[in-house]
Amino acid sequence: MLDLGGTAKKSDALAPVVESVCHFKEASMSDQPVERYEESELYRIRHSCAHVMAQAVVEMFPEAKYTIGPPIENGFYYDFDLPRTLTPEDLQAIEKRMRQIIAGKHAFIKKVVSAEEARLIFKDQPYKLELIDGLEKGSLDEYGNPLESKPDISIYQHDKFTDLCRGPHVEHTGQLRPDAVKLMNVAGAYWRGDEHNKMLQRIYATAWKNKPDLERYLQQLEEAKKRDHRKLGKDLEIFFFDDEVGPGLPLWQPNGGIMIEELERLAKEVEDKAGYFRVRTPNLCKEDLFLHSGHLPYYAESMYPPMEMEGVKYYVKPMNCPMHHKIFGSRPRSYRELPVRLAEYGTCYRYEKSGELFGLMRVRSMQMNDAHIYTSEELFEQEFMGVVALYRQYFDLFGIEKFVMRLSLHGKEGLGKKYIDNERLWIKTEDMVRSAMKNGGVPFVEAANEAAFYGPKIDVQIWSAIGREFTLATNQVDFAQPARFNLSYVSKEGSEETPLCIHRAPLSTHERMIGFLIEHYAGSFPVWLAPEQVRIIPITDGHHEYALRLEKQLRQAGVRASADLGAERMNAKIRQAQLMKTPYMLVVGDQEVANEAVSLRCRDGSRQDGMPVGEFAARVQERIKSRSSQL
RNA sequence: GCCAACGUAGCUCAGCCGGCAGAGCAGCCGCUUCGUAAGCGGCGGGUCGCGAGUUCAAUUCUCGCCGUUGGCUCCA
Repeated sequence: MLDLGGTAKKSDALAPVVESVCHFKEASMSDQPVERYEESELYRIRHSCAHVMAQAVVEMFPEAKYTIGPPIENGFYYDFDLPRTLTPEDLQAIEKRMRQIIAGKHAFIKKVVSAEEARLIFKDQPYKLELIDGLEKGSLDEYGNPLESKPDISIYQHDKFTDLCRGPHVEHTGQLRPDAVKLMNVAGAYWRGDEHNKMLQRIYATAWKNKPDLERYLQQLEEAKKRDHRKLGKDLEIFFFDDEVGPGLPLWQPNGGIMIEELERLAKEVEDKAGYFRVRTPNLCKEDLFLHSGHLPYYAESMYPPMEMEGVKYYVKPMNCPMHHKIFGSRPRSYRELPVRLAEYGTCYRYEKSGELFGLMRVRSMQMNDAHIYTSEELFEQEFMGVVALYRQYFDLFGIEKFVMRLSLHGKEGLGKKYIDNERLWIKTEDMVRSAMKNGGVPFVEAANEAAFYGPKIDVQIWSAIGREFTLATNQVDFAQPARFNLSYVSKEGSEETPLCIHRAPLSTHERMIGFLIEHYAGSFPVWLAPEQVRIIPITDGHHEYALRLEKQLRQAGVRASADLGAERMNAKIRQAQLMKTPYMLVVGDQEVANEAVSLRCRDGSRQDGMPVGEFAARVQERIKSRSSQL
């Protein structure tokens, strides 16, 4: 069962993205000391701004209950329990008041207090009292996570505002720039991140050292919007959603269809060479299979409800693995044939909650670059790293550099609930993965409590244009399901052994992969992936015949080319092709017709006049064949 | 699912306090035959997301639903 659900969370200050991003090419990056965000000036600025904002809010709503307000990437937030919903006008008023407070040059004064003193100070602030309890009794931090040692209880005071806080802060508000802070939006957020708790109002803000930095950041946000796959997907006619079809159910237009075909072609080529067998399994099956696998009733919430025929319930599959297990188990297996690698671009359906949908990145219907590898323990490391090598091959091909490989581990508390209750096997397989990664020299970070329920995994985390984090690809070890399905092979010694299963999806799902690639390339796809590779632009209609001949010739050479026979002027046609980010434009007029040539314009604006048709065709074919990123 | 904002022509958007809707681009039809990012003119196109309610009158106000977006939760 591959989960590409990913984490749709903006990374917070406790896990700064920048520090943990790995680049394969810089595998030994440890010699570069990175300033910890928590110790940086920006952190102090943002933390201090949060206090100033809280003061402004409390002044506006004397009955406000304030909770926590940490710095995050690019800014900070603060959560409040307020008597009414905040409006955009409120934000303006708060921002205005913040500027006044900042201008007051109030000092931030730290004081260490006893729990009793703290309780007295915050006697009207129930959330603060809860935090104080946590600090005192349970040694919990503000998120409710255990701390290693019992911390001091400290308060920070500036102007007329006091907050429970461990700091650090700037010395006084004069060190903050009133024109470098901007309140961004209001969002709901559960107290302590628990959906059973009260929903608070969170104000997000961004804060910088100075105005140019703020402006640069806002500019970046604008740029990010331009490469947002939802916008480009519409503009480039790749996919769309339709109300009548349903949320999270993308419709692929011809351009998207081409990209899907290209990705599948790539996967097949690579997997054929790597010894995978392609299988095909149905999109739905009887309830029995998912009862057997253990996904029902536990996973039912994420599955479309069953349909019943002749008294039998059928489910649309949310994952392919149980069916692949059936194929592995369809006959006795020998150790000689291991590893068995079964691959399928399987179509799955998952009922993601409505609020969790996000363009192509989080959908309800998906096609996974799925495969299940059944292997012995001896062959595990080699096989697992073979999969990691596949990732690297793909990521090199796409030039994907910003990502993190994350070893997702079990959490002790979850054993028997979230995770298969066998700590020995957990630790064993986690060690197997860890040492495989280390032996392979692949950088990775570790994260507790992120594993699949049947085993640890390596997730590849990427970020969307607007900064949301997702699991793009995943490589999971499964020490539980093969036994559930009584899968076995006969060992050299003649004994029956249970194989390990590796679930992997290096090319993610078509949906998430293409969503990601749209943003990664900002729509300017490499030639092999570009829906339209060549646009032929005749200068006058006297050149239409030649343009059509070129079109035919190129298509027969396996190039996606089309001639633009519209009545617009050449300049307009070029503009249209540029907007569609078509890699090559061939302008043809009298000179080209006379010489059996083309005037090549690439989408980067470069030009090469008088190129013989044969030369151009050979160039495109070479780019396609090698999947080059060059034009 | 939860909190909030938004939903006007294919697209991007305008439409102050209620008086039966407008632009640019795209499309179609002409004219133009042009050398590397928008030639000119004309025409067509909207149950103002859907359903109720208030009102003499609702795109505009209220409620419900659907969808999208920003977050939260979830991601087994």
